[in-house]
Amino acid sequence: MTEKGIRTRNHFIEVSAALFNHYGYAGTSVDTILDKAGYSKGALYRTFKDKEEIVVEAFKFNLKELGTRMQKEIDKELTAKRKLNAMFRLYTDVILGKIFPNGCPLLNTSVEVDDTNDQMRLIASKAFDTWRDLIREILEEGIKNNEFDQNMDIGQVPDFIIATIEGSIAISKAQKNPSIVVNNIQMLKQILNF
Amino acid sequence: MTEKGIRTRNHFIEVSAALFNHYGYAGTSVDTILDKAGYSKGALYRTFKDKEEIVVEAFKFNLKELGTRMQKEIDKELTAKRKLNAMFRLYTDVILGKIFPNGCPLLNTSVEVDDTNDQMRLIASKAFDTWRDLIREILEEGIKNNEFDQNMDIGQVPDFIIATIEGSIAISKAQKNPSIVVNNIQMLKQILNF
DNA sequence: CAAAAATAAGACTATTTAGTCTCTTTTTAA
DNA sequence: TTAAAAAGAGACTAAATAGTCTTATTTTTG
Repeated sequence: MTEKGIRTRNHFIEVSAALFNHYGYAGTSVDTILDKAGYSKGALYRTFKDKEEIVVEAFKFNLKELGTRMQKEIDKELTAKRKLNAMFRLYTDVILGKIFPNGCPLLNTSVEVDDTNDQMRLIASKAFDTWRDLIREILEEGIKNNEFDQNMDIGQVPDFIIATIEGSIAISKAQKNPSIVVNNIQMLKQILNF
Repeated sequence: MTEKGIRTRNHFIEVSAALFNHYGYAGTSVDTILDKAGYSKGALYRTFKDKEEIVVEAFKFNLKELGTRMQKEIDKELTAKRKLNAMFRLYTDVILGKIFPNGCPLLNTSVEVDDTNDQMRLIASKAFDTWRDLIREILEEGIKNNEFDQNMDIGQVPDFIIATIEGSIAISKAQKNPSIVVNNIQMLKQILNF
């Protein structure tokens, strides 16, 4: 594959990543991808075996995007509280449509594929693992630095944070009301006391 | 429409409600519904205008089922804490596959339709409203009876509970690990102190 | 019980779907 | 610069899709 071939492949992935996050995997046809990408069938099927391969690559792309942004924002901060806050801010940006205008791709994909596509479900499952680990590290750092309660349950709080964020996104999107995310993050901060 | 016609219609709704919650709306074809229902095209299209009508009716059916079960379990209990606990128990039953084996239909549907089907999104939005009101009433009762902290933020706690439950279901399903729901409900109870 | 009305079957259609294949154009490298 | 390789176009196919229509059967009712 040449430089150009790789660029085309990446373009397909980028374009379909956005489409899939908007319309879902079952709800997005290959022709829709072709239209938006501005390429023909020949171009697509010479780099991708089938739709499933695009689906997988597009999901990985979205996850990488999400992870990179999260890590970048966290790395800007020096204290554990500020790091966690940076993570929360990312999700207020999601619900305000500043990034991932159609919502969190991890939630959207998880819910669509959990009962129908085991390969995709496993990728989602690993992403939750990674996220949980990231939060745990921040919390451990914060406990060490006396930013957080010494008795904080490191084993359960990360999943609790993730669940609250993802659930809030779901409600806010269904109700077209960003304040549910905003309020729940505020509650989360109260609970973790900061 | 005769008695029989109504029975057939309800059968279609019941069957497709289960299918839609499993495979999603875009992921379930009319022929799949026909197969599982054991009826022909003629039978289906004489009671339903189009697929969209079945989609809407099936979602309403699932919501009614969920609401009825929730209300029934809550009505069995006398204290606010026990009522809230009954609601939580319902969701451990969901994640254990005892009811709605493919997860919460409100979450599944919300996530699928929020950006693509405004009619469905609005039905989901109303269901969140109803659920929020139900929790708020229980909390108000519990505050009155000194079961809960007098300073509990009645305006925000209900959404926080809903978000935590739905987010937990999403993670547990993606990771095929019911304990995330169980643990997060336990944390929720700690936070609300009981 | 007979006529009318409701229910259901299933063949048919038009469109959309994912995917293939051949041919042309563009890029790369000798 | 030219031969080979890679990229891309787009016509084509087979299957699946939602939905229609006519016909047969069953049910209701006078």
